[in-house]
Amino acid sequence: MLRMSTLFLRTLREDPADAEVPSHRLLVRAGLVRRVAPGIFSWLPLGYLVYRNVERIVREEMDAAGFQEVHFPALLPREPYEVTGRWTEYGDTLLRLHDRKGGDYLLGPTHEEMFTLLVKGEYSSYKDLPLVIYQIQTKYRDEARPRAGILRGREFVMKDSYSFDIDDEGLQRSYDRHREAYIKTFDRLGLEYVIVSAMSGAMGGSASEEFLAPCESGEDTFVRSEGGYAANVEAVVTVAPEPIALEGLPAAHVEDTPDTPTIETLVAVANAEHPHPDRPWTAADTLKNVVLRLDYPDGTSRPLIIGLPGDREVDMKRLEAQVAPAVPSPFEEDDFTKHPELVKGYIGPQVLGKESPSGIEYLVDPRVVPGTAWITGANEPGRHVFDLVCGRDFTFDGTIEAAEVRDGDPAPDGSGPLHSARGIEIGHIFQLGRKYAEALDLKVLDVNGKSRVVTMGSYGIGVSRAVAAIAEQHHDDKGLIWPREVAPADVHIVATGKDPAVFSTAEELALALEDAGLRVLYDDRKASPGVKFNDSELLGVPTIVVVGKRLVDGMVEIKDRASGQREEVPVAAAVAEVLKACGR
RNA sequence: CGGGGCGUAGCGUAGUGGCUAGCGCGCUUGCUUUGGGAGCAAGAGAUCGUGGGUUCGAGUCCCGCCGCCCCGACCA
Repeated sequence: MLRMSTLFLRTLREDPADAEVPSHRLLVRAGLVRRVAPGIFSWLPLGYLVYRNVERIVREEMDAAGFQEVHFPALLPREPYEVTGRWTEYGDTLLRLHDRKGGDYLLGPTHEEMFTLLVKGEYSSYKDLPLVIYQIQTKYRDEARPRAGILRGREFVMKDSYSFDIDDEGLQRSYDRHREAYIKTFDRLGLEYVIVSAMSGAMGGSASEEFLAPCESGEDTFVRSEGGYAANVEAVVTVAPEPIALEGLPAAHVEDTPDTPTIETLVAVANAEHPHPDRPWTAADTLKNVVLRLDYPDGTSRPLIIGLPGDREVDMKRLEAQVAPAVPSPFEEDDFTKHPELVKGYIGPQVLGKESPSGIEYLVDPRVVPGTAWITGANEPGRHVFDLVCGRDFTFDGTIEAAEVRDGDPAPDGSGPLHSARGIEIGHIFQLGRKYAEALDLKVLDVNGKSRVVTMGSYGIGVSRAVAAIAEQHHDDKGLIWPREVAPADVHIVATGKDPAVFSTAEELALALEDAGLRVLYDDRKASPGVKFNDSELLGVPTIVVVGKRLVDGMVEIKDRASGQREEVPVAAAVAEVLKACGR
């Protein structure tokens, strides 16, 4: 039993000045965590109880799935990370240190290398596969800007598992097993979450999904529809309209449009001087051609032009995900000088494409389909072409998902309009493929005695982050409201008043409930009722029992923290009623 | 790394060059009080982030440094 008279706990009446998001404010106010340095926190007794419950649930579900737990050091040597290139690739985010001999070490941000090497040292046959091993480990990332308290720290606890399979089918099975285990885990944690497909970019195009806990404080933006579609913004697929038959479409015609270097000025001039027969022109009638430079890791670079409806901006994150490993950057004056055929502000697709004289690759938004007619640059200053029809008057080299996704855009699966939302990444499952196995030479012999590179998956759950995510999703203006399984206790007994009978009854009740198998937090302090009630609401134990003034009538009160509902029950029935309230 | 804000007691804060740095919470002691962060009284607790400068005099003005928070960039 936890007695508040001796519990190491100090709640704060006021919000800490440096806390912004609800989980940070409440975890500090309720005395569950304390900051020791930016992005580094200590867990105090009640907080550590919650943390351990989360960790326990994660571990139970991993074990239930048949995965095996190991434990690596957090302090790691440089060499394995040198081999995979991450010693340098990870950059400043990698927390490095030296031992007394000047040797390079790091505090592990993630452990792909160590797992791969461990398996390499032990296994050498396909008969040993599949294998999944995991650990629950403190990880370190020297974040440029830790923020939001526990949500994004420099030290945090992650469950990371790794699967090892001989072939792609095996990898898919290991991936699916993790997906199932994660669903069970997050359900038990009481987290609302969505599973979004994530871009794995240039990492080989393999499957990757993120588990996001929707909440205001989330750092990841995703979109979802009423009908259940959810995806990372980077992964959203644009719904393309049906192509239009080319017959009978008006012929293209070039018009003078002086001083119209922007879409706004163009639309204004078009409406004033070349009005549409039936309706006003809008930005969506124009085809904007955005010029970019792609820089490749090998040092080469080349231009790329993206054609998209004039009412859309290029979303840099989506673009980067599409062109990786190349890095896009704006086209500079110098670049324009090298390409005199590009007339700044008046670029049109007639001169673009790999097959054209310019040879510049031209990719369009999926909304630009054959038969659509556009107002676009005529490749000379002050002139635009109207009714330029895709597939008749110009061609393109391919499509690209680089345009911004807007609220109201249709979901690709037809499940309704998309709305953007924010979420906390609480889990990520990822088919790594053979990248690490190849780099570290993890091979096994197959049935034919041939050496084959193992294929891997990596799967993470932010354990400490999940505590904060739960707090984000389960609180009100009075404090925390823990889901039962992660709560620091099942029942919080509040004794009010100074009547010795109150305290003796409360004590007996606490002992009886503990005997019945409940985890009991008992407020036996000599504090005023207001203090105790407020603390009980701040701490967020799901069931609260008040033993106080109604005891003279032989009654105690049972409150449900989440709903606020309360009922009075006779003392004699209290144990049974509390057990019922706790779902026992 | 860019932009903005802030460093005064454990926490939250006031203090626009002039007396002994003020208040609330929390803490200690005593008495009273006990169904919504109690009352009275008496206390303890601060090198005002740090180094330098200006001044008769600096928490207050100037410069450097350090640290923290927020937005952005970054983020397996």
